[in-house]
Amino acid sequence: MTSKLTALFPNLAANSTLIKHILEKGINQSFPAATPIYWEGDACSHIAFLLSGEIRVYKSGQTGREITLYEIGPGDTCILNASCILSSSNYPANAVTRSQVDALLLPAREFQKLMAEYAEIRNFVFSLLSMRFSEVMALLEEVAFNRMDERLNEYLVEKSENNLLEATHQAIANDLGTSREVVSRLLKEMERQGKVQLARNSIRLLDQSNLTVSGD
Amino acid sequence: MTSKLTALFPNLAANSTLIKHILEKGINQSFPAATPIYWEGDACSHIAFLLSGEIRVYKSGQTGREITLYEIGPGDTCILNASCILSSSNYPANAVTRSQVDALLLPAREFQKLMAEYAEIRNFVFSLLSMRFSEVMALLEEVAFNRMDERLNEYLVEKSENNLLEATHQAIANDLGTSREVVSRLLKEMERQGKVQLARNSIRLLDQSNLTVSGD
DNA sequence: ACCGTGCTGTTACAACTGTCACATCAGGAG
DNA sequence: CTCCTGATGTGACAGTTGTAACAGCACGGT
Repeated sequence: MTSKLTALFPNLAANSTLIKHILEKGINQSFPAATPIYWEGDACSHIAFLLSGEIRVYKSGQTGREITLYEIGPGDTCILNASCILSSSNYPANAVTRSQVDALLLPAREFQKLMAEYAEIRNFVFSLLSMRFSEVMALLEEVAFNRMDERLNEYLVEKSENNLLEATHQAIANDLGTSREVVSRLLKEMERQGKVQLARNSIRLLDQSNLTVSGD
Repeated sequence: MTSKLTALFPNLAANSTLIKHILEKGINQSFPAATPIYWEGDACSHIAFLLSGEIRVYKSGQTGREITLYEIGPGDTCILNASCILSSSNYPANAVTRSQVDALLLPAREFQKLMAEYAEIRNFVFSLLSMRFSEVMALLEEVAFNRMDERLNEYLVEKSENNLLEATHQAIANDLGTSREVVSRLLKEMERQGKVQLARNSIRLLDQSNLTVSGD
């Protein structure tokens, strides 16, 4: 178990004492797919170091629509945990596991101790928090200024592997902050233009030249 | 000058050695209103502790529209400075002074030293960064799910003092991420409904019951 | 083979937005 | 007072988006 942690968190592993502390105080826990991890407004008691699986962090509006803020994977910390603990505030968003997730949970108090003591974990948390912050600002710009078809295009390019994306229209809508019908409509239009090929639960990108996003 | 810094940054002032260091290495500087402080993509060389005045942090889209992410005032640090320095990345947004600004500038290297050494400044920066992050996430939710009239309503309530807001429609549009015409149109409609009274460069809120935002 | 559930396609429609193109208007500089 | 500039008011319009309301389809389970 030590090996997994050190492999995934090289910046922390640089200090073996720190790793030892984390392992001593941390609790290993698994969550099945689609488990709610926390809700907006909750207080924060632990910080999670992800060993495997993915978590989706999102906001939801009154009408039931959702928008994904960012995702975290192995080697990430759920930075909102850290953020809440360090500013003693509550969660500003929701989080749900996308797949099965294995994580090492560290109690808030222990985390604060380690933050006070070890530069490695401070730097790790700071830079992760900064990165997420930048990402969310970029997302805000997207949402504020770009049309849904452009955003969907970029989404497909980013999310697809080997030009294939396996996801329902509803799931895509929840990531983009729109409704299922809108996604279906736009995808169908892209299919008519020969850009994608649609099937149940799958989208295949065809005409890459039209989809390529400059600057990514 | 010491007194001003300690008065505005009580969390830092708790440690007099820290304050001494900041003053030793910091440079006092004034910026006139409407001075660009940094641009998206710039590298970051200093961190600013605001003594007076206000700075607007915003993103701009291709079409020339802008949206304000948040503002910083006396007692704040431009947290993006810290964020960039600590994650060695570039600015993810733009910043401009709204009024004349007096600030204490601390070189990046000195800031890193102080962050390594003093828990007070770490906690200060962490909690400020966390707060801004929450704010931007809340803003994202707003932009993704609310109509412009609702957002304008909330904006007016938040920004007005004694039910009066002195600003041009263009400035409001730049804060909200829309165009001047849209703001003019919505404001005029609100005036017809008796909610506000418009004049050049000023908006007076009349019917507070209609404007009150729950939860603020 | 049959059913039920969840996913997708589609039509219609009302709102909301962003833009263009002007017309006015207020207030300061000379 | 007169002129200029920046601020506002508006009408027209095309596009985009969100919703509701269904129809049809795919696939797994029995």
